[in-house]
Amino acid sequence: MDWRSLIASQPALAVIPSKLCAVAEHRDIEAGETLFRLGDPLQGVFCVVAGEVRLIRRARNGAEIILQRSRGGFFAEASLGTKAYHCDAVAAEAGAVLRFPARDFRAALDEDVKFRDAWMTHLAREVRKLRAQCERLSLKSAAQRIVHYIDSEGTDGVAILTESRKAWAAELGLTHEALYRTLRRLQADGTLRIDANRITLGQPQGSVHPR
Amino acid sequence: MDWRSLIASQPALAVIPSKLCAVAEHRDIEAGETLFRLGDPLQGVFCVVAGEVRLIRRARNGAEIILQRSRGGFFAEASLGTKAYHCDAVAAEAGAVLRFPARDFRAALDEDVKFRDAWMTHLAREVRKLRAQCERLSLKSAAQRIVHYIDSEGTDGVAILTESRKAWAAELGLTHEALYRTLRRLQADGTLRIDANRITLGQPQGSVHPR
DNA sequence: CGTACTTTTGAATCGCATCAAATCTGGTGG
DNA sequence: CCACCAGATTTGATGCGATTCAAAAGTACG
Repeated sequence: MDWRSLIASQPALAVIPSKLCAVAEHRDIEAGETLFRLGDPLQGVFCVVAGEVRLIRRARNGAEIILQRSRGGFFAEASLGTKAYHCDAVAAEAGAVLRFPARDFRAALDEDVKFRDAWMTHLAREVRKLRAQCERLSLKSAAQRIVHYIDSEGTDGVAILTESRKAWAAELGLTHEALYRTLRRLQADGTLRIDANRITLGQPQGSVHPR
Repeated sequence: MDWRSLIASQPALAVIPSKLCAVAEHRDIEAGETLFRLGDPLQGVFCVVAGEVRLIRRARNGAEIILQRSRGGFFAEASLGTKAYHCDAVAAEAGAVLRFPARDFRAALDEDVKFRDAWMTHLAREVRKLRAQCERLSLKSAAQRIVHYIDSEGTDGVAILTESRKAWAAELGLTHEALYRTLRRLQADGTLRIDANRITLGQPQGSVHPR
């Protein structure tokens, strides 16, 4: 399948000027593949067309810290302001990415107002997401972080997980054991309802009657 | 004193187009004053001319979470992509801010290439700073967070604090008691040297001899 | 069908939060 | 200048909760 039609089908990517698309390098990736590493010289801005890419850092003890998960859309935005990547990029599952040379990307931003607006909006959203994560990581208990996650990442108290619990634990800054145990406890006391990857925040009890 | 000359004297603000400066609203602020609150409708982009402004959120238990500290330069950048502020802005000390209406700010970005580049760089730096903070908050021990802070915020293993320890503790996601105790322990075992607000990371022992 | 990984549970430990309280600090007003 | 106050700094004691280490069971994939 032609990847250009894939792009056109994704609203978030439709704003990419055709001129910029023309110089993009398409690349298929397999699960576990590393796109770039901390310290690598910049190769430009990336964009996930299919699959999931994660920006990660590794703590001294080897624990993996997830800085960003990207399923469709740009990542490595911070590249436009520096000389080297400041984290690793690893594919969480098989998929495909586009790479835009920084020079062409800048030129496109200069020329295309719509594209520039979309880019600004994208950056603003990224900043907000990161702030939310900082806020979440500042919470001291596992239960609070879980509820905060559903509140801010989910819709109407319902979050659909797109990652393993182990990866979720890493994103929440917890060990997977702590996450499992806390989930069970929250489900037991009625705070949460868990159906596979669908996590529902319990209704404020009493006011809502089933049926 | 004329605030326009203040701006001209700060390199980071010199890139602001004069046309945009002309429509800016200048406002003196005193310590503790709130500029806007979570949920307030957008008033535009702000810029700190003097003093320090903090973006904060409050946890349910009243604990203060510091999302960003701004001493000179723009803040509330995420505003350009949303309808309402997503956190509180409070002055940490007396100072002054400028407010740029969103419409004029966008227009300036459209017209002035230099300003746009500076803005992109600013956003990229913000993203990197937030990622660093997420990484730091993912560390599980107080000592690791402190060392990470000095590594990433300081220069050559030396960090100059511009805030109280209590505020620093909040930024590190710790209670102030934990911070005090850990600082003392790290100083005792030679990992750190502390001179008032100057915190020095201990040399990798052996290679460097004082005289 | 075996291997690698996730999910799940258990037990022990340790570090941080919490509550308390004393001291120190800078700033205000009498 | 001193009394006073609010806030930051510092130390202590205690308990909880998350980490850590361990191991079993489940699951996906070739």
